[in-house]
Parts: sequence; C-alpha cells; structure tokens
Amino acid sequence: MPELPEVETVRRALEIGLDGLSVAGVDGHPVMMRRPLDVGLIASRIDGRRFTAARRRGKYLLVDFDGAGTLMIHLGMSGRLMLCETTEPILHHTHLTLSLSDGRELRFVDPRRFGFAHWLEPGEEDLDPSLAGLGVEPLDPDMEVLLPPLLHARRSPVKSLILDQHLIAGVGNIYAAEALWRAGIRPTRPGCRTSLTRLRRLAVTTREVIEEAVAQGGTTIRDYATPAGDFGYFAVRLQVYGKEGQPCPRCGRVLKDTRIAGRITVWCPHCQR
DNA sequence: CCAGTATCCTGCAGGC
DNA sequence: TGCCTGCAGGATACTG
Repeated sequence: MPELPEVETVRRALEIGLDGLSVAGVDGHPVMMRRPLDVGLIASRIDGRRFTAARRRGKYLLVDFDGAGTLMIHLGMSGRLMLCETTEPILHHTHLTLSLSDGRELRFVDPRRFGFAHWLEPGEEDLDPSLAGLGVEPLDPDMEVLLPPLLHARRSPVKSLILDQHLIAGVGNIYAAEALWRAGIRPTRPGCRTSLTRLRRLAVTTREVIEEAVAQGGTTIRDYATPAGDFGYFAVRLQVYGKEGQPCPRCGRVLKDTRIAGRITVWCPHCQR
C-alpha cells in the first residue's frame, strides 16, 4: 500500500499525535507476518515508556521509546496505523494495540500481513539487514547526483531499478509510473541504454513527484488513511497510474499497460521512449 | 554479482 | 446469488 509519501504522512501524524505520551499497556497476539510479531518482547520493552521520536527511512517507520530502543514498522501492502479512541470499533486483523497515557490507542492493522512490527534494541538499527541495505533517500539533495550512475550500470528496465530499495529507498509502483511519465522515459528501457542526462531528468522527476505527494498527504487508492483516518489527496494529481486505456494528459494518445517484474506499469508509448 | 520469477496473505472486483 | 480467477500501494528467497 504505502510508499514514501504515505509513510512520511503517517510519521508526521505520529510525531504530533504521540508527543509527550507514554505506553500504558500492550495488547495483541503472536502472528506470522513478514517478520514474526513478538508481542511479548515488544510489551516488555515499551510498557510504561515515553515516545521520544518518530523517524522514517525509505518505507520503514522507526518509533523511539525513551532510550529503551526502537519499534520498526513496515506497512507492507495493506498495513495501517490508527490513532483512535478505545470506543472505536476494532477492525479485523488488528495485530497490535498500544494503550496510550491519554486514554487513546495506537493500533496496527494489516489484513495481508506483508508488513511487520519488529523491536530493535539500542544499536541494532545499523545492523538490521533491511535498513542497512537501503539506497539513497529521494529527498536527499545528493540523490540527483548519486542515482543516475547507479541506474546506468544496470541492464534491468529502469522501472525495476527505481523500485529497487537498494538503489533508491521509498519509491513504489505508483510514483515509479508517474516519475517515468514525467521524465518521458519508457519503463522497459534498460538502465544502461538510458543516457545519464535522461537518468538525471528521472532523478529530478522522482524527487518532484515524491515531494508533491508528501505535500498532499500521500495517495489513497483504496484504503490508505492517516492514523487519524484522513485520506491522501495526491490521487487527483495522478497522470498515468491506474489510467490505462485513457488518453495521455500530454499527447492525448491511449495509455498502455505492461507488466514489468510482475508489476503493472502504465505508460504512454508516444511520450515515453 | 546480476536478473528474473515465485511466494507470502486477505479482500475485492469482474466474469460466467 | 455464488463460485472462480486474477489482481492489489511490497520485499525476499530462490533459480539460472
């Protein structure tokens, strides 16, 4: 579900919503997610602890607890965090619930269980394989310099490359399609067959589309919502994602869809070469 | 090391 | 109406 803009929106909501609060109880039951959910371990570490920060790296959320360590959360495809009253109905597939010192709750819901919540002891963060392998942040000022040579060294389709979290962290299927359309690059074009000039252009459009989406609170396609239940408003600005068969906003010809590395990609055969 | 595919899981839409 | 298939914002383990 969530790509960088959605995760960043969630992070900001947690930063404000959890400010000054502490954990007054942990509830849930062990379940197999992308990493096993160890409710007992999490409870033993955070119960009674105060929230000190909410950080983000790529699509990973990092919630710090007063020197105790960090709860690392990935929302996968269907994951959602809810900051709500205890009277709020409990959704199916609510795996973890933190009772908060103000009487509210933070709930982690994930029907498909492609996400996870994993406890990191102090110092473990740098060793975590998922975090350690992440590429450059799209909002990093150096990104436009660092990324193009990396893409140029690979034979895979550029679409696959900007989805590769080891190269650039946080871009998913929606923003990959949008960035490629803005840059005028055919998604199937191999990285090594794309000029550095055009790859620089792609780096710029990627940063731009991510920035604009963050400003709009992300994109709601079906069920994404912020912890407060708000939707993301970037959907109205999507130009190609989910619009196969419709006219290209630039040239008016019909947008096509192709499957690349198992993921659908919408693109304009006329504008994207 | 690199590139491509299969796989985890549930919910929902569309075809018959 | 109901059953079946395929698809969905992702990451990783495998294969060649």
